[in-house]
Formats: sequence, structure tokens, C-alpha cells
Amino acid sequence: MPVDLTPALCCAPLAAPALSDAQAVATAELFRALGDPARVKIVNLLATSDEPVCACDLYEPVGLSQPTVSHHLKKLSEAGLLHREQRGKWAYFSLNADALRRLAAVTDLKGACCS
Amino acid sequence: MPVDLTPALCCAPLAAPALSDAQAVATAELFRALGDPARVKIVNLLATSDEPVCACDLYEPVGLSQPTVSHHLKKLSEAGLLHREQRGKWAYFSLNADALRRLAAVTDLKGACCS
DNA sequence: TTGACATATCGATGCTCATCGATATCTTTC
DNA sequence: GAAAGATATCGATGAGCATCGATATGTCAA
Repeated sequence: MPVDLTPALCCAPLAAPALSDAQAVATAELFRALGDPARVKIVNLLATSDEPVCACDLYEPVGLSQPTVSHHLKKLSEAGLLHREQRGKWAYFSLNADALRRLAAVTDLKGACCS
Repeated sequence: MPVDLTPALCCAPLAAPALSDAQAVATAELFRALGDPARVKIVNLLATSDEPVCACDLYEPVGLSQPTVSHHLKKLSEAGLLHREQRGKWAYFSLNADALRRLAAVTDLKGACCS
């Protein structure tokens, strides 16, 4: 049974007493997932919406082509930040609230451990 | 007089109501600064130290060459996350507490604005 | 089954960047 | 001023990635 390597699940607070190499890699991957303006915009659009958002409603505000937006949605999903839901032929995305709680814990230098 | 474009100073919360292109770029740059395992380790080492840390004490725990660590220290400093202090021929680094408060605000989806 | 349409994947391209050895710059000491 | 040692910069290299057009895959309606 494979260990879950989703960055949002195995990262560790920046102020963790003893950060392992694997935790440093996972934490960096989580940050890198947010290290692109298009992905920041996507997260912002989802964060300011009460409901899941159709992928088709992201191309125009993000300002990139459909394949590129799909690529970014995949990156965010792989990092564990997004939830995907199929509605007919449309794909709806929403933020993974738990992952975002963990992200907030990572950046909290008061550093309560998130295990 | 130039506007301050330091990512840690002009980024915006992920849940900001209206995120401008410039804010998205600044926020992404801040995350990208933390999107490398070596830089996560450096921040972790500084976060777990009461006092500023000599650059010479970072090469071994980070596991990279002196030029590479210097490169990463520069990236973190450019993002506004680090403070550099010269002590004789040694360079001492510490976390910029204000920048880290802003980072925490960025990831806080309750989204109080950081202007 | 066929057509229409939304999304994902593929292949190519050009740019960014992490890394290192070599070297320059800076600071102190003699 | 010269030597020693710490850090920053330079130049090169290889890997990763953002982007797009073209195409494949998936979904529904008729």
C-alpha cells in the first residue's frame, strides 16, 4: 500500500523542530504549486466563489488557452489543493478546505505540528 | 521614486475579493521563493534558531555547495523573507518576521486584506 | 450510432532556473 | 599593503516547465 505523497498531506510547518528531507520536498512542492500567477488566479477565483466553478468559466478571467488552464488545474489537483467534480460534460472545481488549512498551518511560524 | 515590488510586501491574500494581475504575480513570486527544498530547509533552520545564523553553518545541513546556498539566500532575500547582517567576514541571516506575518495572511482564507 | 461539445493529453518550443567550478569581491589581521 | 578566509558573482550545463495547436477522450442528446 503506497504512502500518500500528496504535498498538501505530507508537508510540514516551516518552523517544525526537525524537518526531514522528504518533508522539505513535500513542502516545497506545495509552494511551487502556488508559484505561478495563473494558478494563484485560479485559487483566488475558487476562493471567492461560494460554489464549485466550471473549468469553462476560468479560461477568460485567467487569460490563457483551454489546454493551459487544464494543465494548471491538474497541477493544483496533484498538489491536493483542488477537488474535481464531473457534471455532465462539464468539470467543476472547488478548493480542498482541508488542504488549505494545512497550508495555513505550514506558514504559521508558531508551528503547531500538523501530524 | 520606484514602487516597492518586493513580493512579500505587495502580495495579496489568496481569498482577496479582487486580485489584480500584479498582485497575482507578486503572490506567485512569494510562493515560488519557497518552492525549492533547499530554501524550505534554510527557512526551517532559521525558524528554529533563536539567533541569526551564519551562512557558513548552512552548507552542511542543506547539503549543497557554497555558491548554491548563496544563490538560494539571495532568492529568499529578494523575496523579502530574509534579513542579512554582516559580522566581520561572516554573513548572518535571520527571518523577516513581518514578511512571514504577511505570508501567513496570504494563506489565511478568512482573508483579511493586507494593504 | 452519430454529432456536438467540454476537457484532457500529446508533441514541440522557448524560457527559467538549480547546480557547480572558477573567480571576483569583501573583511580582517599581520 | 599583503595574505587569508568568507561570501558573492560569473559562465556553463542540464533539467523542468509554461504555453500553444492539434488531437484524443469523455459525455450527452437525438
